Amino acid sequence: MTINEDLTHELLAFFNGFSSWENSIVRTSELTVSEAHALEVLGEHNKINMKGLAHRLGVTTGTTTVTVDRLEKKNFAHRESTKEDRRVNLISLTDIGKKAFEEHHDYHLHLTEQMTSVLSDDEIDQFLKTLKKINAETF
Amino acid sequence: MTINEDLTHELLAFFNGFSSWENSIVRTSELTVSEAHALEVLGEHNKINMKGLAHRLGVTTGTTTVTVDRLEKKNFAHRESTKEDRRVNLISLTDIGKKAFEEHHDYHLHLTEQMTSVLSDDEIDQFLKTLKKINAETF
DNA sequence: CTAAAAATATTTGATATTCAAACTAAATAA
DNA sequence: TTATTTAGTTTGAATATCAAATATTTTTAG
Repeated sequence: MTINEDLTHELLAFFNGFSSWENSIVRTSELTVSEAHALEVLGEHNKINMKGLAHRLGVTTGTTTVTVDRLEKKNFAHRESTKEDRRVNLISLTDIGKKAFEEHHDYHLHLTEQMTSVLSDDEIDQFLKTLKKINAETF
Repeated sequence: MTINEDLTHELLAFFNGFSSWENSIVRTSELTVSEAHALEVLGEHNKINMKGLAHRLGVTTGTTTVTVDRLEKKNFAHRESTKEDRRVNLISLTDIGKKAFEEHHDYHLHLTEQMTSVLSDDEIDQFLKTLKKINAETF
């Protein structure tokens, strides 16, 4: 077992764990999985266009159209077309949407706390640094 | 911005990045996303029952039944009931399934290499240690 | 030892998710 | 101005998912 295989194994377990956790959270809420993912992205952007949102979610714009349709129907988000380029729709959260985001985001903050509770301060710092590097360089 | 919020942000970005990457890999293959996830689990177990597989995938057993049905139809996996407990089905990969797993797993190994290419040896060791801790304690 | 309860897996019915490809409308380039 | 590109939506089809109901088998309680 090389370190690369070992790390691959842990990354998969981490991803599956994270994914399972997210599924179980969503099941108890008024959100679907794709809605929750969209909220997570929208909560960190004031306004974002469909293409950008689709890219951040890793799905096609067609899929994103459906997701945003649903968020609009629930009054969580709204579209707004721009004057500069009338093809573009900027998506943002409504007040209700922001509240739903905060609520979901609190679960994430809590999960992070749970993770870091088994780590030393140095480990936490290093973990954050490493994730930042990987996110910037790989994804 | 506390370190907890910062880390939460990076974890989400990491998860989305990983997810997007997986989607794009799967799109170019003969596999669907859920099939690929199931293969990843099955590839690391000789035999696993439906409940265990469902748990590892973070979905219900009903969903897992459908996934395994499809894998069986494609000749990637097969069920085998046990004598000790006749309710239980043990799932394992066929030779074709093992090949599909290896192929998909190679992509993962390659992604891991890409991630570690921006890290020092010490960072890699520490990252692995931290992931192991989190996986063992949190998920 | 039987009847009740629990456990494993499947099926059913409904909704959600996703993609590729076709399409619309607007902006840009030739 | 016309052709091409770009942003987003729609369509049609396949997959993915859950909760609840069911079937079968095993375990537990009386």
